[in-house]
Amino acid sequence: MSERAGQIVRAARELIEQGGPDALTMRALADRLGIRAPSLYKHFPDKAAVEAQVIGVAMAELAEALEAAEPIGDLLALGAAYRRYALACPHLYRLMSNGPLPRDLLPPGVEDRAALPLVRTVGFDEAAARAVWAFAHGMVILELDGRFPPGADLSAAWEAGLRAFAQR
Amino acid sequence: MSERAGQIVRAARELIEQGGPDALTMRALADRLGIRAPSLYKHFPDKAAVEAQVIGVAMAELAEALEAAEPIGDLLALGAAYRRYALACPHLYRLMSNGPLPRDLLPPGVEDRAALPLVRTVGFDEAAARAVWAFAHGMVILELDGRFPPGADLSAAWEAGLRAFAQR
DNA sequence: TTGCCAGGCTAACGGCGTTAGCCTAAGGTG
DNA sequence: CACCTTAGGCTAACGCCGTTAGCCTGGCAA
Repeated sequence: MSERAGQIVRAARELIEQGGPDALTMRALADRLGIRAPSLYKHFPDKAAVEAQVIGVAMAELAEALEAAEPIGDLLALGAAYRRYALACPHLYRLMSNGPLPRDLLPPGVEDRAALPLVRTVGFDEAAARAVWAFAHGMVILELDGRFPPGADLSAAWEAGLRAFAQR
Repeated sequence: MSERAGQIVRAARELIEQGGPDALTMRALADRLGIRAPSLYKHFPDKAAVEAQVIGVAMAELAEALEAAEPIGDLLALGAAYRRYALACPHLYRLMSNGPLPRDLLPPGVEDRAALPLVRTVGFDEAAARAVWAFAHGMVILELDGRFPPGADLSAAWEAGLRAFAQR
């Protein structure tokens, strides 16, 4: 990826982080770089390709955050790290987790890397790993979308969920 | 709501069910009714209001499906009913669960009604209810978006999750 | 010196939600 | 019966979107 392409991806990330996924517009993106929208197509085939790069960056960051969770093997700590990343970068998290994943446009392996800390923590039980992942994603996305009642004690829900999984 | 408004909502629902949320376009919707797009604004203030009505219908249907789950009080049966509805009406489910809920445009009480079967099943433990809801939503949306590896045994993941919750 | 080409540009297309403003037919009222 | 209101259509248009076609220019390589 060229130097210019990297600048474009960085600018796209900033747009998304500041204004949500809808704020990423080819024209707005070009504006931020001081060029015109059609020039972007010299570097990326379409908007989806730019988004995919941002998603790749976000997934790598999430993987890093999960790998750093302490103590290793602690499901509650892992859940807390997951939630912390999502709340720190809500728009990025939404972009990354909304709709089908453009797997063919992503750096290979980044998906597995993000999954590994959890898979290891549940003792390589695939069904359990998927269940915990679904729980964590559900908690985070419902929180980000404001679908829990205002004032709901989400820490209690996290704990109830993760304790139930850890117990087994 | 007038007769015509009802027809509009029904047509909107069909568009979404057939082509996904993006297929709901004011022009496409008007086409299906044999009128022009601007005429729709005689019946609804904007597109979001039409969508909100469709969401209201979908939520009522989901509530009905959950209330009908047998035997009452069985968390696995409730989960199965939830998943069955989502897979039967994937586009509707996505519309209903994606992004913030336009609560002020929804029929009052429909949200609580959809939640009640689960709340009752977990013995009115709010934290547990939210955790199970997050798990179920996560499982469904990840399945609909094709984010699990192809060939993953999702029934096993459902069972692992719901058993963990039921145990407590 | 000449030619190539990366990387800008303008103009434009079709689709989107939405608004302004017009028209017509039905129905209630004097 | 004549009149006025209004519900519910219509066309034209605006500003946004992603995207394409085609042009131009500056720097680098042969």
